[in-house]
Amino acid sequence: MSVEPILENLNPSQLVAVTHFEGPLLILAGAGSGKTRVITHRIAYLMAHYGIHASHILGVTFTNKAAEEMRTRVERLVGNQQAPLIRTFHSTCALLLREHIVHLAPTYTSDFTIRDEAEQRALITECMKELHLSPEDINPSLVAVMIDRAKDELIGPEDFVSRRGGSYDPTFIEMIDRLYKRYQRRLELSNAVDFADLIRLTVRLFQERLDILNHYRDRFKFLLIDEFQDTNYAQYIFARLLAEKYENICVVGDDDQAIFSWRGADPTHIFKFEKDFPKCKVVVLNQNYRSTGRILKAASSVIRNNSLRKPKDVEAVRETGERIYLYAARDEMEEADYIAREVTRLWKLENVPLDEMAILYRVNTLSRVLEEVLIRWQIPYDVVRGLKFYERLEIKDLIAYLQFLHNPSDDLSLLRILNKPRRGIGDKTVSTLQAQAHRLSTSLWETIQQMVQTSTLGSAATNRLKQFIELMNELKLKIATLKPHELAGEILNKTGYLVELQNQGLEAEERLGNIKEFLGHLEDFSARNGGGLREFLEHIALVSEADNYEEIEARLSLMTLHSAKGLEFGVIFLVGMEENLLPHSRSVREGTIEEERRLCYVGITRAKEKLYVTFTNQRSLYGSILFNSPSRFIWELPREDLEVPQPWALSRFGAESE
DNA sequence: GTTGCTATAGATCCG
DNA sequence: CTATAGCAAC
Repeated sequence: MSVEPILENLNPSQLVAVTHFEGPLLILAGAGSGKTRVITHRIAYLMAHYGIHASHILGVTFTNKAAEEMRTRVERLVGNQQAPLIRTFHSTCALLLREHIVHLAPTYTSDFTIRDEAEQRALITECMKELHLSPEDINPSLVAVMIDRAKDELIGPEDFVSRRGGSYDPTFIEMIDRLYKRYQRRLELSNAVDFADLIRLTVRLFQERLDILNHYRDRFKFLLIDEFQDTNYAQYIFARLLAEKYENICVVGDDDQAIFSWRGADPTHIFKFEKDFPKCKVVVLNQNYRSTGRILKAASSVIRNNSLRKPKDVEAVRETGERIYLYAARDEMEEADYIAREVTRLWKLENVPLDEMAILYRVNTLSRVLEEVLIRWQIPYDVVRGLKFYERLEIKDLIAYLQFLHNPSDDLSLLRILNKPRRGIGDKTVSTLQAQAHRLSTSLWETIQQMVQTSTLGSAATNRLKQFIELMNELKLKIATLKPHELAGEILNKTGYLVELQNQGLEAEERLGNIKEFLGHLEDFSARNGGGLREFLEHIALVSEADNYEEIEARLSLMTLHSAKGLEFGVIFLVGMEENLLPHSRSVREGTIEEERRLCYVGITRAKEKLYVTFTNQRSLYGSILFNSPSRFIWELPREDLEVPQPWALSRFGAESE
């Protein structure tokens, strides 16, 4: 592979970052400054020029989308050679834990289950019940947040009180402490981890097993970490531990794009990095190649209002460009119509490809109306939404079956399928079983088998459970011989799940369709990745279905501001620019407006050529009608660069419109 | 003991 | 508008 194309068209700072060899490197990269380009070219250059083998390089990102993007771009650069590992923090940690988790607790095996947010919530609620705490005593989501934040800061259940006491009410701390301990124990017993555990346990593994840590230090001699401003403490320590031997760590970040503090991220890690790695070289990328001058100016004039930021100037390289369109709609239907009209005009008359346009919003629910209208206008679109498909009930049921068959200690999945379809195993039986399992500190599955043998339950319940056990054993035998999608088919037939669904008629149609689609995905997945059940289960736990979407035709993208990070489009529509939406009402309450402003900044800077900002006078949301004022961020846009198609419409919004 | 219905509270962003 | 809790009927 020749090195010339790798160094072509790089500006001096980019060149420094790409060609830097050993030692720590901090890249402060403003929006649109060619950050991904620098990382990918740097990886290629390490391989081509310095002869570093791909297996010694690890690239870490935050979202699967970013990882995928980076991987394809690296592959394009290095040609047929093996590409290095480029993954999210979570999937990297999952990979390491699959190998070594047995060292952390006796109940863990490499088949551990990854609990998603909903499952975490369910488990917490259960723990609360066991401790006789009602949601009025303490809000389950607050419990989840407290536990997550603790884990993000590497505070385990043992040292929760010592580390968190003092700053909160003692009775509150005591409550969370008991819940945390119980919750963690339940996870361990069911051979499961939650998202925060993926990071925390990997760090613990590194700390407890120097031999393993050293193995990976030698394996990943070169580390590259993207979006460093979004790392939480655990992730920071993970990176630092891995890098401490060779210090070949390159981190890239921009404090103006820190939008994950609600996930425990601490943007000051960028600055802490300089202290922890004093030899570190700093490269600033502040030339924006992406957006037109006006778009960039708008972005700057918004972000300037944040007080907690390192002042910086991003310089426009491109031409001034068009004005920013500001559209005041009557309601969300009119807003959607306006966008659909503009999209159609640009697409049909100006030949802008649909995949060069995106609609961005703060909350997922806003996509609904937009979708309806886009369908009416016959505009092909693609909603980039987390795990929506896998969140459907019927899909979750089927996954629970697979999950349980794969990891029989997985109590939560077992609980979900035990009486689905209805087999006459009701709440009473289940709670007896759970109580017993808890007494014996074993999994639910083992408890059931024991209790059936000893006939401690009534004869009716015992018989039903016996049948269930037989059915599950029968299915388990097939794991080895059947392909995942065939196994899923067996489950649907043998359990009577399909039959029950068919008898429901009505909206079961859609559910059947979803199941069929799911089976298709499953088949695709194992064909493509040669993956078995385990690989698939991990895939759905960590990767959203949208990620491996094969682009058949160009489509308009719809996504949240959060998932738009790291992407760029020729035309951006920022919708729902209203108080209580952006900034979100909750952030107004909690005083985290600056993060909302960064979110707005991220949205604006996604646009290359055209930016549309829209808001409405009234909007129906969650079943009621809201009258929100235009977002405060609108008044921070430079007035002279705005184009208002219907100036009269602004009068609806009173004084601020001047 | 289990199932199906009605009432009620809560509704952000991601892996 | 939708997941969950509580209650009345098989």
